[in-house]
Amino acid sequence: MIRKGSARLSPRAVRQIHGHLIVGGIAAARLQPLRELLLSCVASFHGSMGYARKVFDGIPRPDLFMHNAMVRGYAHAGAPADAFAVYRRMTEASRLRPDAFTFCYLLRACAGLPGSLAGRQVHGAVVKLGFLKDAYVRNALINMFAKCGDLRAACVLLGEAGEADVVAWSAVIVGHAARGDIAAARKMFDECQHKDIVCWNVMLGAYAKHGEMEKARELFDRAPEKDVVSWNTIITGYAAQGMLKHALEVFDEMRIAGWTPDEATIVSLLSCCANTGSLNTGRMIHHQLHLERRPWISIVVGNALVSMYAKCGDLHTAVEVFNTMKDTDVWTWNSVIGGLAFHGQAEQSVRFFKKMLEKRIRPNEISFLCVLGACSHAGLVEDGQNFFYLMKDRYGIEPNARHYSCIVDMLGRAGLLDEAYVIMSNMRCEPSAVVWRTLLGACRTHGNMTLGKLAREKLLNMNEDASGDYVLLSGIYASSGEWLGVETERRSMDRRGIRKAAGYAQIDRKPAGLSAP
DNA sequence: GTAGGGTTAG
Repeated sequence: MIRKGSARLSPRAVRQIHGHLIVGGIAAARLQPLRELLLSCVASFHGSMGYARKVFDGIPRPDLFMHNAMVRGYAHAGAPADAFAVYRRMTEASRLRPDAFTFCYLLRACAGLPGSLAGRQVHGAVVKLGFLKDAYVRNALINMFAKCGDLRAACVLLGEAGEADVVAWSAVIVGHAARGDIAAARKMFDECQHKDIVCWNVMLGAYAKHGEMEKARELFDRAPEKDVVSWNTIITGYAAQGMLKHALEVFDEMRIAGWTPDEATIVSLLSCCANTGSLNTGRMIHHQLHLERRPWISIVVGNALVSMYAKCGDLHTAVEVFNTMKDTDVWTWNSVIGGLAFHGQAEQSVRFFKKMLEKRIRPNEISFLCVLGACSHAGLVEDGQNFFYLMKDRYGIEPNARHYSCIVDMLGRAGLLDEAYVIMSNMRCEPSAVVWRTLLGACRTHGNMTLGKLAREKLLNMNEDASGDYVLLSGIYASSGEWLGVETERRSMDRRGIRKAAGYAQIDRKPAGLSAP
């Protein structure tokens, strides 16, 4: 729940402190430190900046430290606009002078934003207020420019740094690699004078992310020292390419060399098992977690397990793991709901979705996509319609093209063509070809020529996208009266789509080779 | 406080 390096308070303790602050009766001298503790802790919770905001807004005159905690929180939460809003408030309304910490957090918030406009503005403020001398701030600037793809600016700062340190070099190496310029990254790596383990790992990661595993392995073998991250970088590199056997070999090698795999190792391997349908290997990894006396399953590992079982079609075990998890989040629920929906257990899927709402887990657009898919497959029209409106009205989620195609498909199958058309007419954006095609197919099935003709007209007029060939085909079939042709083609598309999503063909029956622990 | 691995759902 709490990020590395932050104050270690349980969520319950936090709420208690907050309660005391609200109720009052605390001596003024103790008030400020308590507020600071609470805020710095609360702002480091995963994804709960809403709560931090409440605490922050309840503080009469927040000081520099408190503003910084908020900027840091928003930076971690990936909310640059909010981070800047706090910055503006502290400099304008509160008339506080930002310090080096402020800029480090602010620069982290805008690292990676497309273009470096926001970052350049911070750069200006850094220069104006004389913080360019600060090594942390300068490196944060270099990192920001490198992450934004402005390697020129990053290199200028690196040059100005004089005795440049390895942190700045590593940041620029990552920047080159992120733009796909592995050669430039390697050149810098070779030129770097004081390489440390992170620097080596950065270069390893550059090769691994680009699938150059031979080079990654070669560098790995030459590295003067290794840590868990080095091992994970290699394992993840293989895993990301679906090279499960290679990943497992390195995994074995790692343990033989006396290293203990961590969560990242396990999650990488499980995700590879899920993507390659290697159910038995996934089971063995799961089993080993128990053998290694790690019966506690964190939410991330739990989610990876649930997802692996669900994707491999073992819904029974997916639900079993789900039931043993202490904490669940929207990812856990979506894995189960989606897994059930796509493996023909629609009623169960809907049941889980309803349970999720009862448990006050806020569904997102993926949750609705999964459950609408379930309703569509099982013909649960009433549930489907309710969920569709719930999504818009209760949760404020604007349906996207996929949601529409689910609901139109569902109504179409049930013969409720007019209802489907009404929903399409109320779409905020133009219905996509997929949606019109779905309606067309349903019109054919239920013999609704009026709407069918309309759908055909629409399809013929939207041949500008990649589905143009197919659209034209539908049009030809439809216009020549061969309704059957439209439906046949649509069905074959559906079949291809479903096969790809379920991945049945790839699910193995034997482990891909995992040595005994 | 600056640089590295994993994040699972369609």
